[in-house]
Amino acid sequence: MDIKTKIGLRIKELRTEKNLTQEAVAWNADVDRTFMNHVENGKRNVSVDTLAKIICSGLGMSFKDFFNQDLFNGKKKSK
Amino acid sequence: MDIKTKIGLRIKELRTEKNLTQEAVAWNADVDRTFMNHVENGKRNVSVDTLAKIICSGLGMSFKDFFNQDLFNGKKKSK
DNA sequence: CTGTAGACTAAAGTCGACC
DNA sequence: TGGTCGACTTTAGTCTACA
Repeated sequence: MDIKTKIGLRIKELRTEKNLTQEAVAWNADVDRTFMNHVENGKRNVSVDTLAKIICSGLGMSFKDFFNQDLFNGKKKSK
Repeated sequence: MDIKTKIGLRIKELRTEKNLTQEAVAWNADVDRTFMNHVENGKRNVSVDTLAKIICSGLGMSFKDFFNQDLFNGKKKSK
């Protein structure tokens, strides 16, 4: 699976968990709403700078916690 | 500290640890040598796609392990 | 509220050269 | 080997608009 897709899934997971809209996260992260949408669907190759804004400012968490999930563990999938 | 700087430091740390040159990592990651240099010095806002190539193909490790370090733990650490 | 699309401009990423 | 400097092509990221 593509890294962009994984990041998108992770963002959506965390976002819905916090009951936030794409617009809200985009606003907090100070990025465009349409771009936020593209990133969440793995359609855009976001830069680390923008990703940091989305993760830290938008979702309120650290890079370490964001990537500390099985999704980013290497290759194989669950099990 | 800037996220780009942190990533650069982490890359240099892992690279020297494995006794690899910037050229070697750039070659394995299939990115330009000059760009590799810029990223390591936190001078360029690398995209996740390229960063994935550098981390996975270039350094041979996972995103999870790359970011699983105190540097990316959120707030400051001095002290 | 989400997903796409077109048009735009800032910057990512490549390449060759030099110190 | 590592760092910088143009010059160049591609794309990230913004904005308006519509389903």
